[in-house]
Amino acid sequence: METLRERKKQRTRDALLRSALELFVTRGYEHTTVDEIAESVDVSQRTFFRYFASKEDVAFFVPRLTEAHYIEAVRRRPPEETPLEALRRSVMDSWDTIEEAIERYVPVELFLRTYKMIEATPVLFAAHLRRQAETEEEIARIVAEREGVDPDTDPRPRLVVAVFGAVIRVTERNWSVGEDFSVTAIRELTASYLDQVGPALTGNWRAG
Amino acid sequence: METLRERKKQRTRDALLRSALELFVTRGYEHTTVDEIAESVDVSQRTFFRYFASKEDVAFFVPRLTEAHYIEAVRRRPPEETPLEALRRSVMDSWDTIEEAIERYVPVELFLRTYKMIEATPVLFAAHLRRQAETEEEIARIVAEREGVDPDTDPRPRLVVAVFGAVIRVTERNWSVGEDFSVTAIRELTASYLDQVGPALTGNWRAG
DNA sequence: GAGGCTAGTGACAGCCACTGACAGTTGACA
DNA sequence: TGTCAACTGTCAGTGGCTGTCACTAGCCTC
Repeated sequence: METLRERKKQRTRDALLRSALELFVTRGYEHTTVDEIAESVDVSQRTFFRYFASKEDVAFFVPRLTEAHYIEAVRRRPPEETPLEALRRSVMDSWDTIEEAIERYVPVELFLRTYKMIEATPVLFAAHLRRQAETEEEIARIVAEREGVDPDTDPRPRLVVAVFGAVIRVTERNWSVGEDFSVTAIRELTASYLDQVGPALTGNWRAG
Repeated sequence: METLRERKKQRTRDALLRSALELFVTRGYEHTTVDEIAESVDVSQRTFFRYFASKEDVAFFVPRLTEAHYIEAVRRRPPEETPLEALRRSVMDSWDTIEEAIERYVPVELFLRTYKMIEATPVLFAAHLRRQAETEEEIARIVAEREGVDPDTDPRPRLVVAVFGAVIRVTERNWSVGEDFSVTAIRELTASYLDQVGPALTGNWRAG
């Protein structure tokens, strides 16, 4: 952020990002053209593609931050915790500290609306799932290292991470269709679902 | 398949499907244009899009069959089984009986290669995950009905189905990067991973 | 079996995401 | 202040995809 040039670049990118997300959430992702985004910031379409690899890429700018944030949290967990403990505390910690990281680029509220839009837009939802799969791949490697096993011969790291990720996905899904659209809400929902998954798997639902 | 007209249509669609998959697996999905597919069957590009909604759509023609097959298998499970039992037996049954359904359209061997290509092509892999998410949504509704609960208030159906799906995905992943590329192999891998997931979640990995 | 009807098709024009090439402009820095 | 490099705009082109329209070939009736 030193030179004028760098500041200008930063401003252009921020403007493109904000404007794009605003357009996406108001008129919808598919109904927003890259030309419109560029025009709204008064740069050429070509310039847009110099800042973002694709139209999709803008939509995932903030999710990229949260993913990195989460991965870092997992890395920092003490090695004596079990894999599940470590994963659980990582997500919870992430939700506690993510807001300021987001706010540096866009208002948290805009991010939350973007998130809902991603869940509701098929092509973005697909990309979202693929990103999560990639994140899980990395987490699995971290877990494998923690536990001192080889992820290519021992399926357990990937299994644990995938199962955990599945609970997270159900959480996000139900949060995105729910009423309370806040960070607090998803935090609590996450804890609740993580508590329920054990009994749901083994218990007899028809007993009570 | 009555009239000449209908037989002609069927033949055109089959030819497009076969030719497209063949091109995809040999020269890659991204390096195959719709024009080339159309040309290889000697129809116009416009006609291709009358048979398939998109380029992506052709790639998922056979996966669509297997998904439907699996959903049907779940529907047919006796109600006294627990959700996990029912899901497990459904996948295993599906793998036993899917081959003839596939063979009606394309050689099973071509399908297996297509599957590997899907896993290896980012945009197709993303679409694949989204399709699985949709399938899981439907399965969750079936499970909810079996157990007599409301999936919109009780998170357990979606949780169980998501967790089960996660194991399936790890299975597919490891199968697709492995050596033995047969239906038997994925069948056995599925059983093995389903057995390992419980201990992996609760056990102490560093004990043994 | 000659006629009209219509499903299926090709040809064409156009939108949008994205890319490469080239030229112009504007900050950085000596 | 002049030179260089970074940044940008313009333009032309590709590929996926859609709407339109006219034409052909199978179908169906009388």
